[in-house]
Amino acid sequence: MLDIKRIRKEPEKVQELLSRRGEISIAPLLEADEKRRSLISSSEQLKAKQNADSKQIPQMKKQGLDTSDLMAEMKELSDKIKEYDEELSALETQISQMLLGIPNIPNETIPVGKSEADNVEIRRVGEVRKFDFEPKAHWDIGTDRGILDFERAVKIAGARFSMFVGNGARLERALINFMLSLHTSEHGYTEVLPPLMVNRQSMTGTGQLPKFEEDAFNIKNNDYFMIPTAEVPLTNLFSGEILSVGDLPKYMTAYTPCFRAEAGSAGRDTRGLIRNHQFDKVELVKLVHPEHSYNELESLTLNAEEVLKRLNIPYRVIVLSTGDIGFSSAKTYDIEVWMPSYNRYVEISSCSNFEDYQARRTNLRFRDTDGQVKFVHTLNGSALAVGRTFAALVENYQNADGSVTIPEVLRHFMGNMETI
RNA sequence: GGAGAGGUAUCGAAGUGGUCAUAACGGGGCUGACUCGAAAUCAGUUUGAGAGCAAUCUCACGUGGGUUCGAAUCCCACCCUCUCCGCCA
Repeated sequence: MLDIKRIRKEPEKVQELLSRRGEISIAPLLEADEKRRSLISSSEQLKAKQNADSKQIPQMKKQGLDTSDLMAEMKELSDKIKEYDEELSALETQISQMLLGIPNIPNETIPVGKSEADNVEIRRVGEVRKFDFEPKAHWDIGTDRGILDFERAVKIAGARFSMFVGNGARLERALINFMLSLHTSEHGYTEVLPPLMVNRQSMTGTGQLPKFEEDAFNIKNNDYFMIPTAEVPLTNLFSGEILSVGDLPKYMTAYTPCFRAEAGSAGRDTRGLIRNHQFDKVELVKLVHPEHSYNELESLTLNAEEVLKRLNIPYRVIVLSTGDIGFSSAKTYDIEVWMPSYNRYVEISSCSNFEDYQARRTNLRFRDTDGQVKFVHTLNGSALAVGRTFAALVENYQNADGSVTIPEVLRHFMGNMETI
């Protein structure tokens, strides 16, 4: 949620920056805001009078005076206040809906563009492997090796579900353990195992709702949502609280399954592990002092990259343009891993600085050294999407005989197994 | 799921229609005095949001409605916590 005071203070600038994302107009918001303030001032004047006059009633009664004239007058006043307040609350609902529907202001330095075509590559790490045989896609390797079972997953659940079996399940678990160990013991994150279902308020806090409800799985009988990412529970952990400045920065990591309806992606990435309704992810979330959030974004991205460096799988980092960046984000780096079956780099992580956008929605604040209460900055990134890491791993580490070599760093999580 | 109790600041807690909501009383925190220093003691201080150039005003007693001139207090719905019972990995 944007700061209405900032919008009021520098409307041209806010409008210019938002326009880099597409067609967004703050004019109706400004108009409603002006009306709101005038209603507030009218209503509050009457309330001040009401409060003052009401104090007289008990005193008059004590003196045995008749209060019926005054009470009749007060009834009129009270009715008028009610009218104003009804109008005001309708307007405020409208304003808050408008605010919830406006995306974050993009950072001024990110590339301006219309789509993913305008993203800019920052760096490339690792050599793309040249195969001396025809490499197979992970869905074929997985099925051939008996470590993935797509058909039966579809039978028991439906399209866009997959299943890890035997050494496949073990490899997935090894990847999760490897990532969590790295982030907790070397990068300073605290591990959290949060609820996998959250309420509507949490989903609104991080920005999935109200605009993107169709993307989420909603448990109808009690209005819970299956989390689409651990970002939702983790970023909301301290919602409504005022942290002390010494509590910052907070680094949290979580492994969770993630659930996405994938509405609107029919026909895309239909094979394999790339786009499923349920997938595993290790997430990093940071709550930081506003002054440091951009440095924290750099280090968070490096923390995520470290997973691929140690697995020795080639990747690149891109900065998203204003046309491709997520709704709540001010700046996002995507990490893309080399996927032989796609013959290109495929997104495996998205690391974003949300500045105070989510903190405003979740009301997550801290008391700064100057005694002022301020909103924290929130960041998160996948580190990594485990299913896609699995896919990249088996494709990049496949051998001519159909086996898959297990990267060194994973072996001790796999009972020292060397190949699958 | 059933029965009961409860939700007021940083914590415990009083207030049961106005004259006590920044909110009694107690604890904690912070500041100061005393002290070589600390403890103890004493004094002071300790919510957030909104409107306004400002003086100042308004709002918030789990949440949302209602009754009333006026609601922490009365009524309705919902959420959460605790105790007992039932069910359960």
